[in-house]
Amino acid sequence: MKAADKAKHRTDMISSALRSAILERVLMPGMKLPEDSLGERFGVSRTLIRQSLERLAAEGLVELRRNKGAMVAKPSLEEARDLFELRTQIEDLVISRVIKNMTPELLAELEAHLAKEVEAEHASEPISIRLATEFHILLAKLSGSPVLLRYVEEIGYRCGLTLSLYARPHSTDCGIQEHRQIIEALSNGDEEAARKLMRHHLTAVADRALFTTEERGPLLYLDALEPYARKVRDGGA
Amino acid sequence: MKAADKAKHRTDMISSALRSAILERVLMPGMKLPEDSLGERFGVSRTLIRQSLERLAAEGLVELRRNKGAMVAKPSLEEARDLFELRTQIEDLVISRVIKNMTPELLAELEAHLAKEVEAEHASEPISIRLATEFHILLAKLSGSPVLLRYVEEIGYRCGLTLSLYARPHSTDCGIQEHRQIIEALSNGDEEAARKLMRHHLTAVADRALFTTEERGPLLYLDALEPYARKVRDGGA
DNA sequence: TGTGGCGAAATTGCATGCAATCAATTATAC
DNA sequence: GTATAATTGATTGCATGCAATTTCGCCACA
Repeated sequence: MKAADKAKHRTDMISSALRSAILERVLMPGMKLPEDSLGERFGVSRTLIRQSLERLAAEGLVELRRNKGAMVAKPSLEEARDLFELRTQIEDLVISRVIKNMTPELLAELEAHLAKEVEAEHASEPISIRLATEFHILLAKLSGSPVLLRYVEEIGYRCGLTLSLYARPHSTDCGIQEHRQIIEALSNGDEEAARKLMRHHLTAVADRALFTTEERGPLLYLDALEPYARKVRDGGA
Repeated sequence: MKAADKAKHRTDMISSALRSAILERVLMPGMKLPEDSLGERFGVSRTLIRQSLERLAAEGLVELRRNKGAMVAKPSLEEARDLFELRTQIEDLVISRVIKNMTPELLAELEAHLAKEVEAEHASEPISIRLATEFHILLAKLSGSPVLLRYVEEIGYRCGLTLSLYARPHSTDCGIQEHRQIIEALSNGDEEAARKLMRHHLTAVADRALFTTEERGPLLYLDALEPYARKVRDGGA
């Protein structure tokens, strides 16, 4: 790997690793993210860590407080609801675009992702949340619009974080079935149905998840980040 | 001003200054933004410049290319259209929220902003574009939702950039009248009408502006940034 | 027991410097 | 004159170090 590619890879990889760790609840909402410690973990200087944290802050996954450092964002319940509502509006557009672009190959991609979701169904909930989020991101990719992809990705990950924080156990269980129905409507070229199903799906996810204001889980140690950081240090992923 | 407040102010101020300069076409799409030069202009080291550029890149106003530096973003026509379409979806939500929150004081704020737009109508087009964008940002503020504000702001500024790039002369002329109509519907508490007017307004702005693929204007020198940079160096706002 | 003050340690903000990379210019060959 | 290679200057990537700020632990006092 050329030095340039390696170094570009590192910053992106650190951001991506942290994003996954946040989505998978290894880094919990409210948890402090000290630059020095992260730098040591990933085997880089604080410069790259600060850059990665800046990016994640721009995405709403991390909060930066002057002189107090970075911590994993803790969205309020209102914020969570607004994010889902906003997402519902955006996914309308995505569906319209995907229907226009639909080919058997694209359909196969969606089916393959759904199979991954089914396979992970009984594994662990954070992984399920991440895969469910990635279903939507795949849809946005298939829309062919970089703009839609950017916002679906960002808002999708932020919704994922709120689910991490607020979701009741098993509140994501029916998501796979709903994804399947959406795929079916897409394959039938039925835009109206697909849009309705998507709207219903997102509303249902939010309704199932956001009834509680109780925050969940203890604050874990940065040690749990080790597998993610090792991948980056090894140049993998 | 305490040292902490001053330093925080600086990074935010640099970002804000650059954003305004981009929106007002002082910094044109495609223009290179060398870190050293900007640092000298603003009287800070490259560290703060890099941070500001990272933020503006996250907002889509600046493109960062590895080893090639930063330049003002040059959105494609497709991207421009997608942004306006996305914005239309989001502003629907904003209108619903603002109607719920509406008070005489909020209405007065909107009217005051409209008066500013009227006053600037024959001044210069870039200022008009900026004020028109800020009308929408004010609406989003009045929605009371930080989430909606964040995305209206970002997408609004990005739409402003595309107008800078693609808009035909006078293509923003009818915008003030349309803003006035929206304010009227809001003051009447007529959500349906307000939403329709907003949709129509944004579609009309895009239609008026985006018919041409011809890019406009010469690349200007960084010297034009001086008034913006001076404000930051002087600690003003 | 609870509160406040102080000093030390930890962390953050950000300037600086060096190596790597790119862009522009000059030299050389055909 | 054109194309290619070499050189030079400009810029970027990013580590490091220092000053400023925050946090933590300890002690004294009511």
